[in-house]
Amino acid sequence: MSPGPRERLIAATIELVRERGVHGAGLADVLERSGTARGSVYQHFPGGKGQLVAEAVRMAGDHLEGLMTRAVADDPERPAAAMVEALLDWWAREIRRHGGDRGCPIAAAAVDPDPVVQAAALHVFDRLHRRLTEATGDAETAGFVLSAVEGATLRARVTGDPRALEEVRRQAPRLLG
Amino acid sequence: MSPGPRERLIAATIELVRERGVHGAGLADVLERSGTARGSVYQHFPGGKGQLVAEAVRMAGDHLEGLMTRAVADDPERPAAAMVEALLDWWAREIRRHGGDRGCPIAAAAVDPDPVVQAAALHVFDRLHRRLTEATGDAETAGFVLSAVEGATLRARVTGDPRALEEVRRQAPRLLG
DNA sequence: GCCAGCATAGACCGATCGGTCTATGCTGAC
DNA sequence: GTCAGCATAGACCGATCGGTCTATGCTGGC
Repeated sequence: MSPGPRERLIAATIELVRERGVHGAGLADVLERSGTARGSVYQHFPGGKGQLVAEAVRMAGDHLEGLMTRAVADDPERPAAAMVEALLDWWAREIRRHGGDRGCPIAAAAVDPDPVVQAAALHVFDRLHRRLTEATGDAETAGFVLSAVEGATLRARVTGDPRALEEVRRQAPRLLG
Repeated sequence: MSPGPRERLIAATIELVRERGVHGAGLADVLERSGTARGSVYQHFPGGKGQLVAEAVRMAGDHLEGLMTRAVADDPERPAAAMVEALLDWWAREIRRHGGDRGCPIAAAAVDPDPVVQAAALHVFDRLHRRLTEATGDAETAGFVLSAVEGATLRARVTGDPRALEEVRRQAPRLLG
């Protein structure tokens, strides 16, 4: 089964938001990259671009949460550290592969003025924070580490270098341990 | 002396980038809010909107660096902690005052595709990181804390609540101490 | 075989984008 | 007094924006 227009739209939107931000990702680009007709956008996302971006951001959040779930399944003895390392390793690989060409879609959404888009970013942050809190048992430490991970993705993107992510990966155990 | 067009343009650009992101801050909005003629943009910023935004981001970085400088002058015994607390207190006050209406302009710049704008974000991050490193003597800890501060501004913006900033303020001493 | 429903292709809309241009002040140096 | 230089006001440009529309296939259920 090749993916339908809905899936292709979301995948292309995630890519373009990561590359150019929410405002910078025009519908024309999304349509071209996804190979989708304009009408299909409003078929699946009646709310237009805002809803499309919001669902793309939530889907990107699902991916990050999936990384955490798999990590804790592989290493149930130290769930919090495993989750954080999984996130940071994935981001570091992205930066090594694509340099500064792609950033975090959640950060891009958080900076956008559209309330629907910002709500999606808030939703993802909340889910990641809840997951980390379950593992640490300490919401405040979980929040601190989540902030550090998110900030590191920003800094790694503008430097085109995974160093900021590696810093957090080495320092986080001092808090989680 | 009332500020000239250059200063008004930069001030309005900082505000609008914080509210709407780089792409979302249109020149028409900037001109209206600054009370400036269109031609003055290209008089002072021949590179157009990209250069204007880049200089606005650098100016916002100057402000953050100024907070750090004053903080360490007031409390020279613990320079690193004083700097970090000054940044976080300023951000928390912004969120308490304006809720989620205004974010960090450096984060907005970091998410933009324009290389000139991204370079300005990189420049500010580097300066803040250098300042913190001088105070801690440890570039890696400085980087971690800077990432946490930046990530917390993102999370505080989408929640409209300074809690994420307060978390970092309480937890950072565990690394800086 | 028919038809409802989705996919596609693309024209079209008003609005807005960043950028360039001209015209008219105003002001300070000389 | 003159004039260079910046500020202002606003028309104007082509390009692009998100959104709506029509027309034409294609396909799966009945």
